[in-house]
Amino acid sequence: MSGALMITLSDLEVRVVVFTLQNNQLQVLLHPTGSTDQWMLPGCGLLESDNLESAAADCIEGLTGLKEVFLEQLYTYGDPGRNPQGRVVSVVYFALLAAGSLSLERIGQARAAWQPVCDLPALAWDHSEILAYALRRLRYKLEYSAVGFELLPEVFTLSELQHTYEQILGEQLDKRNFRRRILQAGIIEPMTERRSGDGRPAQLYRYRADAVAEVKARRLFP
Amino acid sequence: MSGALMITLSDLEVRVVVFTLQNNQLQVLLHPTGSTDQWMLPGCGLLESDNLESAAADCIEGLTGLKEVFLEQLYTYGDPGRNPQGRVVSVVYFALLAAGSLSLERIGQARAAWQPVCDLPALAWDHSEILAYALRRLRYKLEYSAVGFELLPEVFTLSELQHTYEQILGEQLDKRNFRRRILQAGIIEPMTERRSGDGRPAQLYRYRADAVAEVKARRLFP
DNA sequence: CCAAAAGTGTTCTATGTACACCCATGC
DNA sequence: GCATGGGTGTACATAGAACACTTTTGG
Repeated sequence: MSGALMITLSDLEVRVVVFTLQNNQLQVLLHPTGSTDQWMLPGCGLLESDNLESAAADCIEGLTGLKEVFLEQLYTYGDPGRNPQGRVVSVVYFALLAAGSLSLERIGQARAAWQPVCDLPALAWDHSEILAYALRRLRYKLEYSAVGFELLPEVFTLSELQHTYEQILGEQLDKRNFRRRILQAGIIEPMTERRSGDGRPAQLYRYRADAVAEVKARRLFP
Repeated sequence: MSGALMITLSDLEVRVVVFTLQNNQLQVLLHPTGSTDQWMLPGCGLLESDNLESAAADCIEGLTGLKEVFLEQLYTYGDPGRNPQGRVVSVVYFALLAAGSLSLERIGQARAAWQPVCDLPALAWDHSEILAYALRRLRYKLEYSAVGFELLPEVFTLSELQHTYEQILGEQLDKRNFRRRILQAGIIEPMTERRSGDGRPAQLYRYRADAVAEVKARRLFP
Protein backbone atom coordinates (compact mmCIF):
# COMPACT_ATOMS: atom_id res chain seq x y z
CA MET A 1 0.00 0.00 0.00
CA SER A 2 1.43 3.39 -0.89
CA GLY A 3 1.30 5.74 2.09
CA ALA A 4 -1.60 5.47 4.50
CA LEU A 5 -4.45 3.08 3.89
CA MET A 6 -7.56 5.15 3.29
CA ILE A 7 -10.77 3.49 4.22
CA THR A 8 -14.02 4.67 2.79
CA LEU A 9 -17.43 3.41 3.72
CA SER A 10 -19.44 2.51 0.68
CA ASP A 11 -22.70 0.85 0.00
CA LEU A 12 -21.65 -2.54 -1.22
CA GLU A 13 -24.08 -4.92 -2.81
CA VAL A 14 -24.16 -8.05 -4.89
CA ARG A 15 -26.25 -8.20 -8.05
CA VAL A 16 -26.96 -11.17 -10.28
CA VAL A 17 -27.64 -11.57 -13.98
CA VAL A 18 -29.52 -14.87 -14.25
CA PHE A 19 -30.08 -16.39 -17.68
CA THR A 20 -32.23 -19.33 -18.64
CA LEU A 21 -33.91 -20.75 -21.74
CA GLN A 22 -37.70 -20.75 -21.96
CA ASN A 23 -39.74 -21.41 -25.08
CA ASN A 24 -36.46 -21.65 -26.93
CA GLN A 25 -35.69 -18.04 -26.01
CA LEU A 26 -32.95 -16.70 -23.81
CA GLN A 27 -34.49 -15.01 -20.77
CA VAL A 28 -33.12 -12.94 -17.92
CA LEU A 29 -34.50 -12.61 -14.39
CA LEU A 30 -35.53 -9.04 -13.53
CA HIS A 31 -37.20 -7.30 -10.65
CA PRO A 32 -39.51 -4.29 -10.85
CA THR A 33 -38.10 -1.15 -9.24
CA GLY A 34 -41.50 -0.17 -7.87
CA SER A 35 -41.68 3.53 -8.58
CA THR A 36 -41.61 3.69 -12.37
CA ASP A 37 -42.18 0.93 -14.90
CA GLN A 38 -38.49 0.24 -14.88
CA TRP A 39 -36.85 -3.04 -13.97
CA MET A 40 -33.57 -3.93 -12.32
CA LEU A 41 -31.23 -6.82 -11.82
CA PRO A 42 -31.95 -8.70 -8.59
CA GLY A 43 -29.43 -8.37 -5.80
CA CYS A 44 -28.81 -8.21 -2.08
CA GLY A 45 -26.51 -6.74 0.53
CA LEU A 46 -23.65 -8.56 2.11
CA LEU A 47 -23.87 -10.13 5.56
CA GLU A 48 -20.80 -10.15 7.76
CA SER A 49 -20.30 -13.89 7.39
CA ASP A 50 -20.98 -14.12 3.65
CA ASN A 51 -18.43 -14.25 0.96
CA LEU A 52 -19.40 -12.55 -2.27
CA GLU A 53 -20.17 -15.66 -4.26
CA SER A 54 -22.36 -17.26 -1.61
CA ALA A 55 -24.30 -14.00 -1.24
CA ALA A 56 -25.02 -14.20 -4.97
CA ALA A 57 -25.95 -17.88 -4.66
CA ASP A 58 -28.29 -17.14 -1.72
CA CYS A 59 -29.94 -14.39 -3.71
CA ILE A 60 -30.59 -16.77 -6.59
CA GLU A 61 -31.82 -19.49 -4.26
CA GLY A 62 -34.25 -17.04 -2.67
CA LEU A 63 -35.71 -16.20 -6.05
CA THR A 64 -35.74 -19.60 -7.72
CA GLY A 65 -35.28 -22.23 -5.03
CA LEU A 66 -32.23 -23.54 -6.89
CA LYS A 67 -29.02 -24.22 -5.03
CA GLU A 68 -26.76 -25.65 -7.72
CA VAL A 69 -26.36 -23.14 -10.48
CA PHE A 70 -23.53 -22.09 -12.72
CA LEU A 71 -22.22 -18.91 -11.09
CA GLU A 72 -19.27 -16.73 -11.94
CA GLN A 73 -18.17 -13.21 -11.06
CA LEU A 74 -18.84 -10.82 -13.92
CA TYR A 75 -17.54 -7.36 -13.00
CA THR A 76 -17.59 -4.79 -10.22
CA TYR A 77 -19.26 -1.47 -10.96
CA GLY A 78 -18.43 1.46 -8.72
CA ASP A 79 -18.56 4.76 -10.55
CA PRO A 80 -19.87 7.57 -8.39
CA GLY A 81 -23.01 8.76 -10.12
CA ARG A 82 -24.01 5.38 -11.52
CA ASN A 83 -26.79 5.52 -8.92
CA PRO A 84 -28.27 8.96 -8.15
CA GLN A 85 -29.13 7.90 -4.60
CA GLY A 86 -25.43 7.86 -3.74
CA ARG A 87 -22.29 5.85 -4.24
CA VAL A 88 -23.03 2.16 -4.65
CA VAL A 89 -20.45 -0.48 -5.46
CA SER A 90 -22.05 -3.52 -7.10
CA VAL A 91 -20.21 -6.80 -7.41
CA VAL A 92 -22.13 -8.46 -10.24
CA TYR A 93 -22.38 -12.22 -10.76
CA PHE A 94 -23.49 -14.07 -13.80
CA ALA A 95 -25.62 -17.24 -13.51
CA LEU A 96 -27.10 -19.88 -15.80
CA LEU A 97 -30.10 -22.02 -14.91
CA ALA A 98 -30.94 -25.29 -16.57
CA ALA A 99 -34.18 -25.13 -18.54
CA GLY A 100 -37.01 -26.83 -16.71
CA SER A 101 -35.44 -26.63 -13.25
CA LEU A 102 -37.44 -23.63 -12.06
CA SER A 103 -39.99 -23.29 -9.30
CA LEU A 104 -42.00 -20.51 -10.83
CA GLU A 105 -44.16 -19.72 -7.79
CA ARG A 106 -41.21 -18.42 -5.80
CA ILE A 107 -40.34 -16.03 -8.56
CA GLY A 108 -43.92 -14.79 -8.57
CA GLN A 109 -43.84 -14.24 -4.79
CA ALA A 110 -40.75 -12.06 -5.14
CA ARG A 111 -42.43 -10.24 -8.03
CA ALA A 112 -39.40 -11.02 -10.15
CA ALA A 113 -40.07 -12.13 -13.71
CA TRP A 114 -38.34 -13.64 -16.71
CA GLN A 115 -37.92 -11.25 -19.59
CA PRO A 116 -36.78 -12.25 -23.07
CA VAL A 117 -33.33 -10.91 -23.87
CA CYS A 118 -34.36 -10.04 -27.41
CA ASP A 119 -37.15 -7.74 -26.17
CA LEU A 120 -36.17 -6.18 -22.87
CA PRO A 121 -38.09 -3.61 -20.83
CA ALA A 122 -36.39 -0.39 -19.65
CA LEU A 123 -33.82 -0.96 -16.93
CA ALA A 124 -32.86 1.38 -14.09
CA TRP A 125 -29.44 3.01 -13.57
CA ASP A 126 -26.62 1.32 -15.48
CA HIS A 127 -28.30 -2.08 -15.47
CA SER A 128 -28.72 -2.13 -19.25
CA GLU A 129 -25.00 -1.76 -19.61
CA ILE A 130 -24.39 -4.54 -17.09
CA LEU A 131 -26.82 -6.85 -18.84
CA ALA A 132 -25.25 -6.13 -22.24
CA TYR A 133 -21.87 -7.03 -20.81
CA ALA A 134 -23.22 -10.24 -19.29
CA LEU A 135 -24.62 -11.21 -22.67
CA ARG A 136 -21.28 -10.56 -24.37
CA ARG A 137 -19.62 -12.73 -21.76
CA LEU A 138 -22.13 -15.52 -22.29
CA ARG A 139 -21.54 -15.49 -26.05
CA TYR A 140 -17.84 -15.34 -25.57
CA LYS A 141 -17.75 -18.19 -23.08
CA LEU A 142 -19.83 -20.31 -25.39
CA GLU A 143 -17.07 -20.02 -27.97
CA TYR A 144 -14.37 -21.62 -25.91
CA SER A 145 -16.09 -23.60 -23.17
CA ALA A 146 -18.97 -25.98 -22.74
CA VAL A 147 -21.10 -23.49 -20.84
CA GLY A 148 -24.06 -24.11 -23.16
CA PHE A 149 -24.94 -27.28 -21.27
CA GLU A 150 -25.68 -25.24 -18.17
CA LEU A 151 -28.78 -23.91 -19.89
CA LEU A 152 -30.12 -27.35 -20.83
CA PRO A 153 -31.75 -30.06 -18.73
CA GLU A 154 -29.63 -33.04 -17.80
CA VAL A 155 -30.89 -35.02 -20.76
CA PHE A 156 -31.29 -33.48 -24.20
CA THR A 157 -31.21 -34.19 -27.91
CA LEU A 158 -28.56 -32.93 -30.30
CA SER A 159 -31.12 -30.71 -32.00
CA GLU A 160 -31.99 -29.08 -28.69
CA LEU A 161 -28.33 -28.47 -28.02
CA GLN A 162 -27.83 -26.98 -31.44
CA HIS A 163 -30.86 -24.70 -31.02
CA THR A 164 -29.42 -23.49 -27.72
CA TYR A 165 -26.19 -22.56 -29.42
CA GLU A 166 -27.99 -20.86 -32.27
CA GLN A 167 -30.19 -18.96 -29.87
CA ILE A 168 -27.27 -17.55 -27.90
CA LEU A 169 -24.91 -16.94 -30.80
CA GLY A 170 -27.65 -15.51 -32.97
CA GLU A 171 -26.62 -17.45 -36.06
CA GLN A 172 -27.44 -20.70 -37.84
CA LEU A 173 -25.09 -23.65 -37.54
CA ASP A 174 -24.61 -26.58 -39.90
CA LYS A 175 -26.22 -29.72 -38.48
CA ARG A 176 -23.65 -32.20 -39.76
CA ASN A 177 -20.64 -30.18 -38.70
CA PHE A 178 -22.19 -29.48 -35.32
CA ARG A 179 -22.88 -33.14 -34.64
CA ARG A 180 -19.54 -34.38 -35.86
CA ARG A 181 -17.59 -31.93 -33.79
CA ILE A 182 -19.50 -32.24 -30.57
CA LEU A 183 -19.32 -36.01 -30.73
CA GLN A 184 -15.61 -35.91 -31.55
CA ALA A 185 -15.05 -33.63 -28.57
CA GLY A 186 -16.31 -36.49 -26.40
CA ILE A 187 -18.10 -34.26 -23.94
CA ILE A 188 -21.51 -35.88 -24.27
CA GLU A 189 -22.58 -39.50 -24.20
CA PRO A 190 -25.68 -41.18 -25.64
CA MET A 191 -28.25 -42.65 -23.28
CA THR A 192 -30.18 -45.83 -23.94
CA GLU A 193 -33.49 -43.97 -24.39
CA ARG A 194 -34.85 -42.04 -27.30
CA ARG A 195 -37.45 -39.33 -27.28
CA SER A 196 -40.51 -39.59 -29.47
CA GLY A 197 -41.94 -36.44 -30.96
CA ASP A 198 -43.23 -35.10 -34.21
CA GLY A 199 -40.96 -36.98 -36.57
CA ARG A 200 -38.34 -39.65 -36.12
CA PRO A 201 -37.48 -40.20 -32.44
CA ALA A 202 -34.27 -38.51 -31.31
CA GLN A 203 -31.37 -40.05 -29.47
CA LEU A 204 -31.02 -38.60 -25.98
CA TYR A 205 -27.62 -37.51 -24.69
CA ARG A 206 -26.20 -36.25 -21.44
CA TYR A 207 -23.20 -34.16 -20.58
CA ARG A 208 -20.23 -36.14 -19.31
CA ALA A 209 -19.20 -34.89 -15.89
CA ASP A 210 -15.61 -35.94 -16.56
CA ALA A 211 -15.38 -33.97 -19.79
CA VAL A 212 -12.69 -31.42 -20.38
CA ALA A 213 -14.85 -28.52 -21.34
CA GLU A 214 -12.36 -25.88 -22.35
CA VAL A 215 -10.60 -25.54 -25.62
CA LYS A 216 -7.38 -23.74 -26.26
CA ALA A 217 -7.86 -20.28 -27.69
CA ARG A 218 -6.59 -19.57 -31.14
CA ARG A 219 -3.41 -17.63 -30.78
CA LEU A 220 -2.82 -14.39 -32.50
CA PHE A 221 0.79 -15.50 -32.99
CA PRO A 222 2.35 -18.94 -32.90
CA MET B 1 -33.80 -6.56 -5.25
CA SER B 2 -35.50 -9.37 -3.38
CA GLY B 3 -37.10 -8.04 -0.21
CA ALA B 4 -35.32 -5.27 1.69
CA LEU B 5 -32.01 -3.91 0.53
CA MET B 6 -29.45 -4.77 3.17
CA ILE B 7 -26.55 -2.41 3.40
CA THR B 8 -23.35 -3.43 5.07
CA LEU B 9 -20.35 -1.25 5.66
CA SER B 10 -17.18 -2.85 4.47
CA ASP B 11 -13.60 -1.83 4.06
CA LEU B 12 -13.31 -1.36 0.34
CA GLU B 13 -9.97 -0.92 -1.35
CA VAL B 14 -8.41 -1.04 -4.78
CA ARG B 15 -5.28 -3.13 -5.38
CA VAL B 16 -3.14 -3.31 -8.48
CA VAL B 17 -1.04 -6.05 -10.04
CA VAL B 18 1.49 -4.17 -12.18
CA PHE B 19 3.65 -6.14 -14.61
CA THR B 20 6.60 -4.96 -16.64
CA LEU B 21 9.61 -6.41 -18.42
CA GLN B 22 13.09 -5.74 -17.08
CA ASN B 23 16.25 -7.54 -18.12
CA ASN B 24 14.07 -9.71 -20.31
CA GLN B 25 12.22 -10.93 -17.23
CA LEU B 26 8.62 -10.42 -16.26
CA GLN B 27 8.46 -8.39 -13.04
CA VAL B 28 5.68 -7.39 -10.67
CA LEU B 29 5.51 -4.31 -8.46
CA LEU B 30 5.30 -5.17 -4.75
CA HIS B 31 5.30 -3.26 -1.52
CA PRO B 32 6.79 -4.43 1.81
CA THR B 33 4.20 -5.00 4.53
CA GLY B 34 6.53 -3.58 7.17
CA SER B 35 6.10 -5.99 10.04
CA THR B 36 7.43 -9.25 8.62
CA ASP B 37 9.53 -9.83 5.53
CA GLN B 38 6.39 -10.32 3.55
CA TRP B 39 5.31 -8.27 0.57
CA MET B 40 1.94 -7.19 -0.75
CA LEU B 41 0.28 -5.84 -3.85
CA PRO B 42 0.13 -2.04 -3.83
CA GLY B 43 -3.27 -0.44 -3.39
CA CYS B 44 -5.27 2.43 -2.02
CA GLY B 45 -8.65 3.34 -0.61
CA LEU B 46 -11.41 4.93 -2.59
CA LEU B 47 -12.15 8.65 -2.45
CA GLU B 48 -15.73 9.82 -2.73
CA SER B 49 -15.21 11.26 -6.19
CA ASP B 50 -13.13 8.41 -7.65
CA ASN B 51 -14.36 5.66 -9.79
CA LEU B 52 -12.67 2.33 -9.28
CA GLU B 53 -10.51 2.41 -12.38
CA SER B 54 -9.19 5.92 -11.82
CA ALA B 55 -8.34 5.02 -8.23
CA ALA B 56 -6.21 2.20 -9.60
CA ALA B 57 -4.68 4.53 -12.19
CA ASP B 58 -3.87 7.12 -9.52
CA CYS B 59 -2.26 4.45 -7.39
CA ILE B 60 -0.02 3.41 -10.29
CA GLU B 61 0.79 7.01 -11.15
CA GLY B 62 1.82 7.65 -7.56
CA LEU B 63 4.23 4.73 -7.66
CA THR B 64 5.64 5.06 -11.15
CA GLY B 65 4.79 8.52 -12.44
CA LEU B 66 3.07 6.95 -15.43
CA LYS B 67 -0.37 8.11 -16.47
CA GLU B 68 -1.03 6.08 -19.58
CA VAL B 69 -0.90 2.41 -18.76
CA PHE B 70 -2.85 -0.61 -19.86
CA LEU B 71 -5.34 -1.15 -17.04
CA GLU B 72 -8.15 -3.64 -16.69
CA GLN B 73 -10.26 -4.93 -13.83
CA LEU B 74 -9.12 -8.37 -12.73
CA TYR B 75 -11.42 -9.63 -9.98
CA THR B 76 -13.01 -8.63 -6.70
CA TYR B 77 -11.99 -10.55 -3.60
CA GLY B 78 -14.25 -10.34 -0.58
CA ASP B 79 -14.17 -13.51 1.49
CA PRO B 80 -14.46 -12.83 5.22
CA GLY B 81 -11.26 -14.16 6.69
CA ARG B 82 -9.05 -13.39 3.70
CA ASN B 83 -7.59 -10.67 5.92
CA PRO B 84 -7.33 -11.44 9.65
CA GLN B 85 -7.67 -7.74 10.54
CA GLY B 86 -11.31 -7.85 9.43
CA ARG B 87 -13.48 -7.97 6.36
CA VAL B 88 -11.83 -6.27 3.40
CA VAL B 89 -13.23 -6.20 -0.11
CA SER B 90 -10.48 -5.65 -2.67
CA VAL B 91 -11.27 -4.67 -6.24
CA VAL B 92 -8.10 -5.75 -8.03
CA TYR B 93 -6.84 -4.23 -11.27
CA PHE B 94 -4.26 -5.56 -13.62
CA ALA B 95 -1.74 -3.24 -15.34
CA LEU B 96 1.03 -3.49 -17.90
CA LEU B 97 3.87 -0.98 -18.19
CA ALA B 98 5.99 -0.52 -21.27
CA ALA B 99 9.60 -1.51 -20.72
CA GLY B 100 11.85 1.51 -20.32
CA SER B 101 9.08 3.92 -19.34
CA LEU B 102 9.75 3.85 -15.60
CA SER B 103 10.91 6.54 -13.24
CA LEU B 104 12.66 4.32 -10.78
CA GLU B 105 13.24 6.95 -8.08
CA ARG B 106 9.57 7.27 -7.31
CA ILE B 107 9.28 3.56 -6.75
CA GLY B 108 12.23 3.78 -4.36
CA GLN B 109 10.58 6.60 -2.44
CA ALA B 110 7.45 4.55 -1.92
CA ARG B 111 9.65 1.59 -0.94
CA ALA B 112 7.92 -0.47 -3.58
CA ALA B 113 10.12 -2.72 -5.68
CA TRP B 114 10.06 -4.84 -8.81
CA GLN B 115 10.24 -8.54 -8.13
CA PRO B 116 10.77 -11.18 -10.80
CA VAL B 117 7.68 -13.30 -11.32
CA CYS B 118 9.77 -16.45 -11.63
CA ASP B 119 11.28 -15.94 -8.14
CA LEU B 120 8.78 -14.23 -5.89
CA PRO B 121 9.14 -13.38 -2.20
CA ALA B 122 6.46 -14.41 0.31
CA LEU B 123 3.24 -12.45 -0.04
CA ALA B 124 0.77 -11.49 2.68
CA TRP B 125 -2.86 -12.67 2.96
CA ASP B 126 -4.27 -14.04 -0.29
CA HIS B 127 -2.02 -11.93 -2.47
CA SER B 128 -0.19 -14.96 -3.89
CA GLU B 129 -3.47 -16.29 -5.14
CA ILE B 130 -4.35 -12.92 -6.67
CA LEU B 131 -0.98 -12.67 -8.38
CA ALA B 132 -1.27 -16.19 -9.74
CA TYR B 133 -4.63 -15.33 -11.21
CA ALA B 134 -3.27 -12.13 -12.76
CA LEU B 135 -0.52 -14.13 -14.40
CA ARG B 136 -3.00 -16.63 -15.79
CA ARG B 137 -5.00 -13.75 -17.18
CA LEU B 138 -1.92 -12.21 -18.77
CA ARG B 139 -1.02 -15.49 -20.48
CA TYR B 140 -4.55 -16.00 -21.56
CA LYS B 141 -4.95 -12.50 -22.96
CA LEU B 142 -1.73 -12.90 -24.87
CA GLU B 143 -3.30 -15.80 -26.71
CA TYR B 144 -6.13 -13.88 -28.25
CA SER B 145 -5.20 -10.21 -28.14
CA ALA B 146 -2.24 -7.99 -28.86
CA VAL B 147 -1.63 -7.21 -25.21
CA GLY B 148 2.05 -8.15 -25.53
CA PHE B 149 2.81 -4.77 -27.08
CA GLU B 150 1.87 -3.05 -23.84
CA LEU B 151 5.00 -4.46 -22.26
CA LEU B 152 7.32 -3.19 -25.00
CA PRO B 153 8.59 0.30 -25.78
CA GLU B 154 6.98 2.09 -28.70
CA VAL B 155 9.69 0.91 -31.05
CA PHE B 156 11.02 -2.63 -30.99
CA THR B 157 12.53 -5.37 -33.10
CA LEU B 158 10.80 -8.59 -34.00
CA SER B 159 13.24 -10.54 -31.86
CA GLU B 160 12.38 -8.41 -28.85
CA LEU B 161 8.70 -9.01 -29.47
CA GLN B 162 9.26 -12.71 -29.81
CA HIS B 163 11.27 -12.83 -26.58
CA THR B 164 8.46 -11.03 -24.79
CA TYR B 165 6.01 -13.64 -25.94
CA GLU B 166 8.33 -16.46 -24.98
CA GLN B 167 8.96 -14.95 -21.59
CA ILE B 168 5.28 -14.68 -20.75
CA LEU B 169 4.13 -17.94 -22.30
CA GLY B 170 7.09 -19.83 -20.93
CA GLU B 171 7.79 -21.67 -24.18
CA GLN B 172 9.95 -21.31 -27.29
CA LEU B 173 8.39 -20.10 -30.51
CA ASP B 174 9.55 -20.69 -34.08
CA LYS B 175 11.13 -17.55 -35.50
CA ARG B 176 9.91 -17.93 -39.07
CA ASN B 177 6.36 -18.77 -38.13
CA PHE B 178 6.27 -15.97 -35.59
CA ARG B 179 7.43 -13.39 -38.11
CA ARG B 180 5.18 -14.56 -40.89
CA ARG B 181 2.08 -14.52 -38.76
CA ILE B 182 2.62 -11.25 -37.01
CA LEU B 183 3.38 -9.51 -40.29
CA GLN B 184 0.35 -11.11 -41.95
CA ALA B 185 -1.80 -9.90 -39.07
CA GLY B 186 -0.89 -6.37 -40.11
CA ILE B 187 -0.74 -5.03 -36.58
CA ILE B 188 2.82 -3.72 -36.74
CA GLU B 189 4.57 -1.59 -39.36
CA PRO B 190 8.28 -1.23 -40.13
CA MET B 191 10.01 2.07 -39.43
CA THR B 192 12.72 3.57 -41.62
CA GLU B 193 15.40 3.03 -38.99
CA ARG B 194 17.32 -0.04 -38.02
CA ARG B 195 19.03 -0.79 -34.76
CA SER B 196 22.70 -1.76 -34.69
CA GLY B 197 23.81 -4.27 -32.14
CA ASP B 198 25.92 -7.33 -31.84
CA GLY B 199 25.23 -8.84 -35.23
CA ARG B 200 23.32 -7.70 -38.26
CA PRO B 201 21.25 -4.57 -37.55
CA ALA B 202 17.58 -5.28 -36.88
CA GLN B 203 14.59 -3.65 -38.53
CA LEU B 204 12.61 -1.57 -36.07
CA TYR B 205 8.83 -1.83 -35.94
CA ARG B 206 6.03 -0.10 -34.15
CA TYR B 207 2.54 -1.14 -33.21
CA ARG B 208 -0.16 0.25 -35.48
CA ALA B 209 -2.66 2.23 -33.47
CA ASP B 210 -5.40 1.38 -35.99
CA ALA B 211 -4.79 -2.34 -35.71
CA VAL B 212 -7.54 -4.76 -34.84
CA ALA B 213 -5.88 -6.47 -31.95
CA GLU B 214 -8.32 -9.23 -31.12
CA VAL B 215 -8.71 -12.51 -32.85
CA LYS B 216 -11.77 -14.68 -32.84
CA ALA B 217 -11.55 -17.50 -30.36
CA ARG B 218 -11.54 -21.03 -31.65
CA ARG B 219 -14.95 -22.44 -31.09
CA LEU B 220 -15.59 -25.62 -29.30
CA PHE B 221 -18.37 -26.30 -31.77
CA PRO B 222 -19.03 -24.85 -35.23
C1' DC C 1 -48.46 -42.24 -48.01
C1' DC C 2 -47.21 -37.94 -46.31
C1' DA C 3 -45.43 -34.64 -43.02
C1' DA C 4 -41.82 -33.78 -39.79
C1' DA C 5 -37.70 -34.05 -37.59
C1' DA C 6 -33.42 -37.19 -37.19
C1' DG C 7 -29.51 -38.75 -38.94
C1' DT C 8 -25.37 -39.33 -42.05
C1' DG C 9 -19.94 -38.45 -45.55
C1' DT C 10 -17.16 -36.34 -48.76
C1' DT C 11 -14.63 -32.71 -50.96
C1' DC C 12 -12.23 -28.57 -50.83
C1' DT C 13 -9.86 -24.81 -48.62
C1' DA C 14 -7.37 -22.51 -45.06
C1' DT C 15 -4.54 -22.71 -41.27
C1' DG C 16 -0.82 -24.40 -38.47
C1' DT C 17 3.61 -26.73 -37.99
C1' DA C 18 8.08 -28.40 -38.77
C1' DC C 19 12.33 -27.42 -40.44
C1' DA C 20 17.90 -25.24 -42.19
C1' DC C 21 20.40 -22.01 -44.37
C1' DC C 22 22.31 -17.37 -45.96
C1' DC C 23 22.97 -12.26 -44.64
C1' DA C 24 24.84 -8.03 -42.72
C1' DT C 25 27.41 -6.01 -39.46
C1' DG C 26 31.31 -5.11 -35.56
C1' DC C 27 35.46 -6.54 -33.85
C1' DG D 1 37.53 -13.78 -41.26
C1' DC D 2 34.71 -14.98 -37.66
C1' DA D 3 31.28 -14.43 -34.21
C1' DT D 4 26.68 -12.70 -33.51
C1' DG D 5 22.10 -12.03 -34.10
C1' DG D 6 18.84 -10.94 -38.35
C1' DG D 7 16.31 -12.54 -41.89
C1' DT D 8 13.95 -15.85 -45.31
C1' DG D 9 10.44 -20.18 -47.96
C1' DT D 10 8.56 -24.76 -48.66
C1' DA D 11 6.28 -29.18 -47.87
C1' DC D 12 3.13 -31.65 -44.99
C1' DA D 13 -0.59 -32.34 -41.71
C1' DT D 14 -4.71 -30.83 -39.49
C1' DA D 15 -8.93 -28.39 -38.96
C1' DG D 16 -12.82 -25.96 -40.73
C1' DA D 17 -16.55 -25.05 -44.16
C1' DA D 18 -19.78 -26.14 -47.66
C1' DC D 19 -23.02 -29.12 -49.22
C1' DA D 20 -28.11 -32.90 -50.12
C1' DC D 21 -30.17 -36.94 -49.39
C1' DT D 22 -32.05 -41.07 -46.67
C1' DT D 23 -34.38 -42.78 -42.39
C1' DT D 24 -37.79 -43.33 -38.93
C1' DT D 25 -41.67 -42.40 -36.76
C1' DG D 26 -46.99 -40.58 -36.05
C1' DG D 27 -51.16 -39.45 -38.03
